[in-house]
Amino acid sequence: MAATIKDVAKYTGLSIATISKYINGGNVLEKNKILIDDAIKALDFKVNEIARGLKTNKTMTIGVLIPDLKNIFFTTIVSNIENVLIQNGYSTILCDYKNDIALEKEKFNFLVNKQVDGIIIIPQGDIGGYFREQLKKNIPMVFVDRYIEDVECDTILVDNLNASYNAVEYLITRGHKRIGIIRGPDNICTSIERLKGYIRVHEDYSMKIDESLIKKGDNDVESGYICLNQLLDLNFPPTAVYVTNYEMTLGAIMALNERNVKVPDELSVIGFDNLHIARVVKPSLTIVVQPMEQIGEVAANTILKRIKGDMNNYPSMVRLKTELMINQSVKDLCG
Amino acid sequence: MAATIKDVAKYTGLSIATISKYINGGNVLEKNKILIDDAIKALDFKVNEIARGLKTNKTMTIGVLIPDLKNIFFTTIVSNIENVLIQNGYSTILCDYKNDIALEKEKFNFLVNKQVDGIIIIPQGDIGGYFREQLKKNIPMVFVDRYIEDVECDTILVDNLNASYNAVEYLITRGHKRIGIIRGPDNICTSIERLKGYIRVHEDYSMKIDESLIKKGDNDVESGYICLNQLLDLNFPPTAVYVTNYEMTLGAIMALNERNVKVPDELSVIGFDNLHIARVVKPSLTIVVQPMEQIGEVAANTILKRIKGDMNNYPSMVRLKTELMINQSVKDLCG
DNA sequence: TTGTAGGCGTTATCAA
DNA sequence: TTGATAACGCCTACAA
Repeated sequence: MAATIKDVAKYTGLSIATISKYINGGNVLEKNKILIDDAIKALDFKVNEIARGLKTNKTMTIGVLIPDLKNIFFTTIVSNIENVLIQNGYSTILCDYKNDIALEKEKFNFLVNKQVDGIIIIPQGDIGGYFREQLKKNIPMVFVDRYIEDVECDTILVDNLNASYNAVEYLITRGHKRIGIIRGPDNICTSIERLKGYIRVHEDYSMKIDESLIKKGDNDVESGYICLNQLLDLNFPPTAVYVTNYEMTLGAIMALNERNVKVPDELSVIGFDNLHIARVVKPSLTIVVQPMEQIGEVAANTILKRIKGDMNNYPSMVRLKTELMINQSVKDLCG
Repeated sequence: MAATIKDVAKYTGLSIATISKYINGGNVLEKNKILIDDAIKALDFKVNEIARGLKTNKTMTIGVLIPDLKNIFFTTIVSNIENVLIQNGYSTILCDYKNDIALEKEKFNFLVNKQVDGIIIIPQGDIGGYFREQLKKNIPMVFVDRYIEDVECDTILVDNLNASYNAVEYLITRGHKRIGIIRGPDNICTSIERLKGYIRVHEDYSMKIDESLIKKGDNDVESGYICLNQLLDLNFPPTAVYVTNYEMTLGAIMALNERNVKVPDELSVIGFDNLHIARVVKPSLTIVVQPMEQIGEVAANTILKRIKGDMNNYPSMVRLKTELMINQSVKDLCG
């Protein structure tokens, strides 16, 4: 149905080869130039990218694979990735794998089959060394937000350990001695790192950790809700809680509201990630803020670099710094 | 680099045609079957979807185009669209156009060039009859959440008018006489419809509308913030406010928090869309809830139907009902 | 059941 | 500068 180069050739009386060359920036006589332009307009010709991709082995598109489309942290990063990609002439195919490790593999394959020129992924796991296998095939690939043990790959993430360290230290220096943490699941490295920061700062301040103050959630709203309730139900509850991702922060706040807990008087809270939510909550929430724009930028630039063939200092690992945004949800017990 | 059918043919000693047939479900001898399977595994052969698409003129992928990736309402719908698409063997290419009407056109073209089998779009505008033109080319296409004037296309959206009607009626029956509305911009039909509901219910209750109570925002957080402040700064401020989308609802709440307005005692509020936020806010927010799962489902099923060639009752318009979720942010002045 | 051959819409080489 | 022609990897009659 759609017009092809062949049609344009017929229309102009020129050959297919000439049209093709012109389309791709080659030189043709001025009069042919306008002839072709006219034909293209008249026929509404558009290059068939599929056919072109078949020939050139380049699709000028990058696959982006994230755990969940309904997670605004992820989609914001994607949006920033795309900003720089598009400026470099690349487009994006975005998929999510609904936090399902099997689907992750499937979607990854989908992208590979679509012949994308590279893949940026926020990975969950590496079933049977799958990613390692893929990397051997030299498809450019960048991990974002998380790394996978034993997989050598460019990785952009955040200094989770010190993010936690600073947040909890802030609580400690405000006089808090019993600090709860709502941590994420074991299979995600960010959870581990964030927990480590919590542990390390306790060590550095020679504070013993009460294991009952460490609650493990699933990084979703529901589990934040449950964990916070568990913390409040302790015989000896904490005076402050640090929640290690956005969704769980939401859940935690719901629990607080429901139980009518006065923040920060009855409980101090530090949450994670979302600037909007920080201001929507009352009192405004002190949060750890991740540099999402930067994460996206660096990720995009890294994959572009690799696609160009620049394998300088591969595999690279970029650790971006977080920021602790101070608001009003933490009580100063020393003051 | 990657193995092709040719390689499999060589490896097995069979012909390309036989391999192809087997791959596509044709019959081959049992012994050849295992021979081919072995080869496929050994060579790690995967069909090149690009080449296949070129031949079959089908890519088994649907393009999805939304205004903004950072908008959780949109991405949630997409997630639901994908759920049903994937079950039908279709994959998804997701793009956003950053609320930029020119980019919208560009991205749409990108999808067309990728030879997607259909496009689901949350549209903004139709520059120069662009969409109408596209529709003539018979590419299956469905609009979601919004329609475009004078463009005949399957459309799935929400009964915005009655959504507003019911929300505002709820306020009226609680004794509110001065009800502010924070409405969206003129170029989006949902804004218009939601405003209409506000107007109609006033008419039906023979209440005169004070134009100063109608504030026009941009559907973003910032404008919700500004508009709510404007409403509060009126000489004769409203006793209740209805905010017509999620982002503006966030902004409005920020303003309320900042000014320490007691909800619902000093001001009643009805917001839009997000179940999580409704519970994160205190007191919990009464909101209009859109059926995002259903929207996604219907949209996906519609495009699948059209792709199959079923043009029954085209163009269809499905209006889904919203729900008013009652929480604690509205004061009953009659009580 | 299997294989031969032509074509999908491009690009790229090499003559003309 | 232009054009004929052979790929790219796959599918599909049609013939064997």
